[in-house]
Amino acid sequence: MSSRKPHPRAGLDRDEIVAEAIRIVESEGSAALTMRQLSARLGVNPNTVYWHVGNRESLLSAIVAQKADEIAGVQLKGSTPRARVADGVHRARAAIVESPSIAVLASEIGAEHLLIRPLAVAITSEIEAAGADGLDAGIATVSLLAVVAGLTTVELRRPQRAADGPAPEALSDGAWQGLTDFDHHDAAFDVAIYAILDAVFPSG
Amino acid sequence: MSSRKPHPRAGLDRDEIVAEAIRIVESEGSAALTMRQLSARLGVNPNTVYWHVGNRESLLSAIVAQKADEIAGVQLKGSTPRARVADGVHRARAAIVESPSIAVLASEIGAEHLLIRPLAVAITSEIEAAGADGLDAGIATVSLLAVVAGLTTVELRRPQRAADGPAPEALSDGAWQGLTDFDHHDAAFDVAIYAILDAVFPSG
DNA sequence: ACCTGAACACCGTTCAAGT
DNA sequence: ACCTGAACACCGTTCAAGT
Repeated sequence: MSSRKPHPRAGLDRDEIVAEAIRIVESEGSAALTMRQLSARLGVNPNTVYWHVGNRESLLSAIVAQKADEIAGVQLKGSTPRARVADGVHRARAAIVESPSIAVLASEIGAEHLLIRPLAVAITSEIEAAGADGLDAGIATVSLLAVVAGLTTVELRRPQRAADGPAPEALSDGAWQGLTDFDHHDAAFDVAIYAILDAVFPSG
Repeated sequence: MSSRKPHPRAGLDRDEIVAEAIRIVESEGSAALTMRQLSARLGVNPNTVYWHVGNRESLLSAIVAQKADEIAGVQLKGSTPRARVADGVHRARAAIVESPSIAVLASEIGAEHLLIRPLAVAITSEIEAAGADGLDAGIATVSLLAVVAGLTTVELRRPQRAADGPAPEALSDGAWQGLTDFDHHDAAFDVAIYAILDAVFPSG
């Protein structure tokens, strides 16, 4: 029971701080990640955190960047370029859905592109290697990843969307269901992705 | 020079408050919209704003909802359903690019769907009227609007993206350009949109 | 019904100082 | 190099009170 004064040197490093920050975001959401709360959890003065990470903005960027590396750090699977690209976008979607609070964080600070960038490079080089013009390959990747970003962005706010009201008169019940029910988002994803892939890889 | 005590009744109403809030967001960005700043601009006690709008969250929702009505409040133009749907998505993209700070605000509070919802209803009913199954029409609309949301979301943070670094070795210069240069985003948008439209309206 | 004054419980960040 | 204490200039929100 000896605790006169806490350690004069905490021995913290930047990675530990980022790791604890990620834990907070994943368990309590991005709003719970305050510099003061974070430092309290680490048993440290707020200024210690500032010394290591600079400021809140760069801490958030570090969180997003680490998640981005996780997403891209896997080999794309498939026997054709088209299959590997399809694998890549599905992987990206799965990763984002699995860590919704990090993805929400990315969208709050406008860093969706950071989250997806490493994967974008892999996909573009795959399309280019299949014989497409470089510029076209880049453009195709942007449209594929727009689908990933757009769909998951909308979908991440699930709890906020329940009470959206009944179907407008202009629409059939089925149409309203397709529009609002998350169960059909995988289908919407595939509609968009394979439509684009068909345009990019005409030979199927 | 007579100013003993300001007006005992400000005569404010909710719409004026929302209008001033929009002015702040459009001229100084969403971070500048604080309850205290807003009330100061209106020459009023902060609690007056609270009395009218409830809290900050619902003020932000009101801003997004008003913008959504503007986007959807136009008749879709074109002689075929396919053309009218294409017009709708281009209109949505243009509207969002025109008011980037409002769109950023929507993404910060996770209300992109509110921004797009009224238009989504119009587009879905257009596809359904063309003979598609209701559920399929809803799903197709979700994929179309995912492209709108995804692309504009990434693109809205223009100033933050300049210093992203040079092309990775895996990519040609052209590919890197297609991936990062905003000048090609309209092309990426059309690639995705028309690919999906081709799948939805097979007869061209 | 509409508005104010004062206060609570927080923030991010900086500065000077300690070891 | 690494860390603390104290302070500055803010927040959103609530409560009691005034007309």
